[in-house]
Amino acid sequence: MHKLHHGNAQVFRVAISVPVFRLFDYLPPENSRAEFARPGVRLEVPFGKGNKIGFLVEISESSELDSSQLKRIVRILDDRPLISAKDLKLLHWASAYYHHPLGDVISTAFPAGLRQGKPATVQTEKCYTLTALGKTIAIDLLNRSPKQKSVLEKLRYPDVSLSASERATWCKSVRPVLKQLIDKQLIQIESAINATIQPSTLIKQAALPGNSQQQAAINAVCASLGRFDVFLLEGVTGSGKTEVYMQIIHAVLKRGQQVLVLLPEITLTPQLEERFRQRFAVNLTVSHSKLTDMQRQSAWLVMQQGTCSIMLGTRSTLFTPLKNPGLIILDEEHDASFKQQEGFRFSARDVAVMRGKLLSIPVLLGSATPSLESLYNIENKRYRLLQLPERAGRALAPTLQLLDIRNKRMQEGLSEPLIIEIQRTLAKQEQVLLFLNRRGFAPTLICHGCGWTARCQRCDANLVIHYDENLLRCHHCGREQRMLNQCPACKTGALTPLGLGTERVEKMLAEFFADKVIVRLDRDSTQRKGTLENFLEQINQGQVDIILGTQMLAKGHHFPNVTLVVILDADSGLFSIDFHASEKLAQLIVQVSGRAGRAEKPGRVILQTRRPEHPLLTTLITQGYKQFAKQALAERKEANLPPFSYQALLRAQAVDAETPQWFLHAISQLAREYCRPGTQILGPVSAPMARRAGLYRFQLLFQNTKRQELHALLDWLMPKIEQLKQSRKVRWSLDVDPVDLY
DNA sequence: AGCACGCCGACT
DNA sequence: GTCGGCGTGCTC
Repeated sequence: MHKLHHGNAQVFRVAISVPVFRLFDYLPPENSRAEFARPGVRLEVPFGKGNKIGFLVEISESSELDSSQLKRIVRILDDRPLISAKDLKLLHWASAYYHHPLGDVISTAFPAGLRQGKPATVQTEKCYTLTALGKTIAIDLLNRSPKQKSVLEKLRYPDVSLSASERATWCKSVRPVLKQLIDKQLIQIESAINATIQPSTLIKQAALPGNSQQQAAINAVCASLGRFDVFLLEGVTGSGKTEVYMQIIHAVLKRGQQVLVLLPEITLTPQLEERFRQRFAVNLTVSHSKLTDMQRQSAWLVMQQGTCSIMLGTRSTLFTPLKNPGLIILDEEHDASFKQQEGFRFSARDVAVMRGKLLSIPVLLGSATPSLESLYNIENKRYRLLQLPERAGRALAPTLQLLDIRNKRMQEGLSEPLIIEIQRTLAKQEQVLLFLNRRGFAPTLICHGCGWTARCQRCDANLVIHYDENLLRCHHCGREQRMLNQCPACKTGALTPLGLGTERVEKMLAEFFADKVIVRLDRDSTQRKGTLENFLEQINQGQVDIILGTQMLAKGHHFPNVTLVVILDADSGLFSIDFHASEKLAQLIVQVSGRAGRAEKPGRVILQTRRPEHPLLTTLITQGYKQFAKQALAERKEANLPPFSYQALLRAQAVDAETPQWFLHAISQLAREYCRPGTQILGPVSAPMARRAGLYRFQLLFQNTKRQELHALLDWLMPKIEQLKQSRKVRWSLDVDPVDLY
């Protein structure tokens, strides 16, 4: 350490979003009371050729460099940090745990604008939505006087601490101003105001009386408010999970605290948003990747400033700062989309748990099909299990059955017995849901004459036929080409579509059930904004007879009139090399099954299979998900796989096959030099898809039964990898706790 | 990640 | 003789 010789000289250690693990030291800015700057504030610093925005990490007395080598901070952007010391600590932890540069980790916690140094201002809205007052009333703000605007502002953010009589007085006082403001909407406004003169200022729609298990779950979490605890709420769709969430949220709001609710996908936000808005008379904001940067920044800032009480968002919103943190809910906790798959590869679930610990607040994980990790954490007593009965009210659990399709006559993937079942269901005016996890017309185009198949030039994958668009498309790199009419190899053979996609099944259904309304829900059919919502609306209004779709159907949406659910191909994924595959398949089957039936119309689920004796399927069908999970955990234990061991996967790719292999080989040699034993080093091996988007991909797996030992190795190894010359020639990344080994 | 520096092939 | 290829190394 080089001591500076300027008495109380200060060195500012700054994290900058570059793929480098070290921090950068700077001198304080000129003419600035820099000593008041606290860790977390944004700084503009000279870096390389130009200036960059960085984050102050610490103020130190000394630097490893001579002060003459240090540059001066250009300016300090924030008076005080936009994120709390505890959240900063969380980011430090995440950087260390995922072995990802701190600057980049801190950057992901900030919305794009703030990351680039824009001032921390909330977007001035053109229109206010006065949901806090009852019905949703949009009021145009343009050409309003400042006084009028301030009244609207009050209406929008009503003070929840007001008593009923105070509120009545307040309403009377704002009424005259409102009258001139919005004459034509006055009746609505008045009724909305009247609605708020209720004893409860938080809840507009009454809470449903819960059953005893719901009440037990609510009580358990509420008893932990104000301290750290992790709960796993296990309950299928229709078991009243959302009601439990809402009653717990109510308790948090009453304490004057905020709630962060994370969902795996954007498509799930609108329905939950609607239910929350109907229930709570507090400010609620939604944030996800489809919003503009400014919208996300505004949502981030209102939570940071404490003017909004509930945030609903996807993985990326986990780090949103909370002025008064009260609770983090992470719904569908088993879902793999909570794991970021590039760059800073964090698990929103695991980081949420750590955030809860640092903020001393409870974390509530919810799922109908909990991940094996979470079930293991229940066994360990690290998480607490809250169970809901199968279904709330009179609804019955669906019955599952395997349909052996070996030697059965098939029509585009539908066996004869299945077609009969579909006809029967439709005859009763009930809906049918078909699940096939493959979009497009067919996954393969093969020449009947010579056996040639249409392959992607850049990936080790077949091109998928999309007849609707008259093209062949690679689902891995996105490359497209026109549909072929002639075999490019033999020029004579007939080109035949091989295999089954949703498009193909849809065409078959349209012919076979010509008088029925069929809706296909997959990424291709719902590309345009609002299409999915329209389809869901049509389905729920009973205008649709047959629903056909992919993954998209498995998540969240519920179709009460569906009484028959069909999984067209239950076998795909039974024999994957990735040990996670069976867990994911079981979760998918149960999730899809959960879409069906309600109340007096119980659901049936049929799984078409050629492996009716497969233990995964039989256990799942006859004994349910929990029993499957128990067996799967036993198998993982036997094989010493996660959660009984910990993994980190080092991936490398390059335009040629030799460099990544050579690079990983060098690292595996290095790792073997590490003196502490216990870490298994597997590989380097080719990735399951050896080439993707023109790049050859290899991987090296590290595994240890002790997490600390694994991380000690990684801590030792990472700087060495960074120094390795070959690391410049490949694209490499480390994935801690990988969920996708492909 | 950017960006500059640096040392070897086809051009005015 | 130079323009520019991208290999290598640095950014406080």
